[in-house]
Amino acid sequence: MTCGSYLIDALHARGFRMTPQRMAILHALRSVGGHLTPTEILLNASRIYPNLTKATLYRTLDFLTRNGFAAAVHLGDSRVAYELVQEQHHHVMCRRCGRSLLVPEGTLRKVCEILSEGTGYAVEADHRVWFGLCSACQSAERRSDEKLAG
Amino acid sequence: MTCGSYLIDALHARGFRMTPQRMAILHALRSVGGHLTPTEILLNASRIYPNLTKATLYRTLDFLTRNGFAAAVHLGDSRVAYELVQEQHHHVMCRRCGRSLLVPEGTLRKVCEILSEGTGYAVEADHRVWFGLCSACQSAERRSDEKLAG
DNA sequence: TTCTCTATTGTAAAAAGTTACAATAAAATT
DNA sequence: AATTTTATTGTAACTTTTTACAATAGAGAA
Ligand SMILES: [Mn+2]
Ligand SMILES: [Mn+2]
Ligand SMILES: [Zn+2]
Ligand SMILES: [Zn+2]
Repeated sequence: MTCGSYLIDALHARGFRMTPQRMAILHALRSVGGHLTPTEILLNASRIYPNLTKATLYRTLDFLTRNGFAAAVHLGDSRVAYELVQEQHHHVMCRRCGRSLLVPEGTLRKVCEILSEGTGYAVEADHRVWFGLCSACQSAERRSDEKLAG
Repeated sequence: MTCGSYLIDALHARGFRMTPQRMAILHALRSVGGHLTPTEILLNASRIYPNLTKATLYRTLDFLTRNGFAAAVHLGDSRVAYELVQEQHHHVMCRRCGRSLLVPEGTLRKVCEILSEGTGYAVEADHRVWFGLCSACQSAERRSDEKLAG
């Protein structure tokens, strides 16, 4: 497991500690990759650290998020997923077919600029999923609208 | 309670029904106003309809949201709140002092345009809270940074 | 190594949220 | 008014998430 050394230093620098539980959770996040729900993380991390408790899992996800090592993302309704933080990024997801895409970095930067200009706040990008229609599904919806009207 | 008549028609038009449970929940949302958590809604709606169950509450919030009568919003971590839908809008909230502001309509429209241009998706605004620093707290953070450096 | 300090974890109970299924009650039909 | 239909609710069990508190175990000091 090579998750470790730079994270250990980053934790120690702020007075925190590395533990086998945290290692297992970080390893699950890294090795699976992408967006993982707490239940998925528990399943994967338990293979490395079988006694991992749910309380520790949730506390650790909260800890990692508040300290910038992981990021939460809300997937519609009430589901929350987590991923390791690399750079801040947003996704767009099609609410019809589910296909998703990374928002280009320049686009995201511009979004934050416009929000900051419009409000006077220094707005932070965080980690988000936008919903809408992909171009294929836009055409599909147009066709079915025409059918209804015609 | 004057919540009623136009909503009753809107429901009937789509084959749904108005019930005392839904009335109580809608009344709680309207009379309290702003962002309310499910627990807060249950507390308020129970004063009007004492036997309201949790299952019905959550089902109704989901129903109202999916049909455009209410909107969910994620408040950082994992808390979700609801409010009655008027127009689509976003908020910015200061992560230091908690003060919040409505994002101007033009700003929000521009954000969606930029996201749509940048991704090819027809991105929808939904209902969101952005986090950042208000102008007062930006100055405050600058001052404390200078103190640390100097 | 041993001791001390306290960040972190496990335990167990509570709270929040979800689900399947039978019972209820709006609305339409007779 | 009685009957039928089915959208909606209550019940109860279940899963997920949070919390309080005592026990554990990193990390530094002795
Ligand atoms: Mn992501
Ligand atoms: Mn709002
Ligand atoms: Zn699509
Ligand atoms: Zn502020």
